[in-house]
Amino acid sequence: MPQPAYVSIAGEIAKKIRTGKLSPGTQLHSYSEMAELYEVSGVVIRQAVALLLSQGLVRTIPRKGTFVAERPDLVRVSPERQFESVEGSFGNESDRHVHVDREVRRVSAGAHAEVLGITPEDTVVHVITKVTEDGRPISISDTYQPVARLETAPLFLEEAIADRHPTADHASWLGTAAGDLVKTVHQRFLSDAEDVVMISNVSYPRDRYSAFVFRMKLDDGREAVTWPATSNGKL
Amino acid sequence: MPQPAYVSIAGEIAKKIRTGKLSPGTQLHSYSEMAELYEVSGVVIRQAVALLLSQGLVRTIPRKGTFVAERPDLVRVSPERQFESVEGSFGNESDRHVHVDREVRRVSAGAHAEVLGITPEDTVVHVITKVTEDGRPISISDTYQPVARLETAPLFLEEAIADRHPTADHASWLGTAAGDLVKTVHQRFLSDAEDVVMISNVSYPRDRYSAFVFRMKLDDGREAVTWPATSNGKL
DNA sequence: AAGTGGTCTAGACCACGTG
DNA sequence: ACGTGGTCTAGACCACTTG
Repeated sequence: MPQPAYVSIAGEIAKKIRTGKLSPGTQLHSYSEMAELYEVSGVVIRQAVALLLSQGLVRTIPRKGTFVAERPDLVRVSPERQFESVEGSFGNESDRHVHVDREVRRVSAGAHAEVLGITPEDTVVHVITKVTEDGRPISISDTYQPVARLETAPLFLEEAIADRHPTADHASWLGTAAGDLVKTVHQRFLSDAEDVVMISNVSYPRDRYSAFVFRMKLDDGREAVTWPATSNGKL
Repeated sequence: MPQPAYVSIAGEIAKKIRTGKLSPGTQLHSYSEMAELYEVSGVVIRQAVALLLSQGLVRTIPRKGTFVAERPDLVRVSPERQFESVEGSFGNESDRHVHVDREVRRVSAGAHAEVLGITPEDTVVHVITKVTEDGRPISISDTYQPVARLETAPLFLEEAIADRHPTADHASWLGTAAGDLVKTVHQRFLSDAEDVVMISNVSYPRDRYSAFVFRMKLDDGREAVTWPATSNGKL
């Protein structure tokens, strides 16, 4: 077996959800039913469901059952996700139905020079990544990285999330109608010295994700925290 | 036992990490050692470590061990600094007339009970905050906090951002047309034990901010764990 | 050779919702 | 009374790293 059973099982279910074969609110089989169905022990099923839960695809209600979540949220609970390979993020759903196409070329910076803090004539590595699932486009991204900074490790990532009109290339590949908005994530990878090491513009079909979820640690003991319940905001 | 063993165990370790008793890179006990230490089976330890992993507090390296991770800080830099009071974030823009209106009342949890993990009859503090600038609405938020958790300090904040149809109250105050979308931020403040301490739903006029910008710290490209850990670094 | 995390088996009891 | 998800026990084998 190339991959763990619980990953395969989760992927199988995830695919049904994303392709719409299982619509939101649908109740899944019980743990014991699944265990029998997939011929594994209960622990494995629980691992699989835990994976689906972490991806926001299902939710469980104690003593009732497991249900398909309303809409998959794009979860960015941890910055490590940004370095996850696309294959890693989607790979467990693939019966080779997820396809990643990558083009790498070296071009001059042109219009991206200003953001990158270089001159338009400088050479950058331009990577175009296209992801399809069952032939339908999931995402497309353009990444630009100056060759002079190929060895510079990024330390910070800034993400700007918005519904925007896509570039012509993104629109045509995603197959959106003219004037349609898409969810975009503009990323700026910064080095220690606040220099922009790399930029990346990602587009998603607008209806694929209902929200972007972030999780952050709070500074405890800081008076600055808005704490409406108490009179002076002190924790 | 009030809470599951794996939660207690994870909490115990999490506390040591957050208080600095365990510094980044420190190697934790092995699964089997922990199982013996806490007098539970291996599965429970694995559940506990899985919880810590999902919180980004530790990271595991196969065939090597479990290590305290660098806690990546996720900081939202706009459109509003969540860590400052509303007055603080707008107050020093002296040339504008920013007004903050706050209503505080105690109500029963009702529909918000489920998210907060309480019963609908439980009492919550409901705070409505309205911000105007030069008389124009900037934002409106509803905050709900169970009275039983007024003293519980939140340690984590999860935010889901999306364009959504606002509640009737939000729509009427923001003055949006029926059917219009607004930018929403749904916040869940979590305590150490992963309990929801407070929720907050914020709406902004859709055209006020073009994007939400997040800034987060990345691990550097190497293995994030300082390796090898010091010989006596175990717990 | 010993130990690690990753995966898995084959059971079990509990509190609670549903019929 | 039965089924549910949640939790837990007490083992096991694997691929691999370390000493």
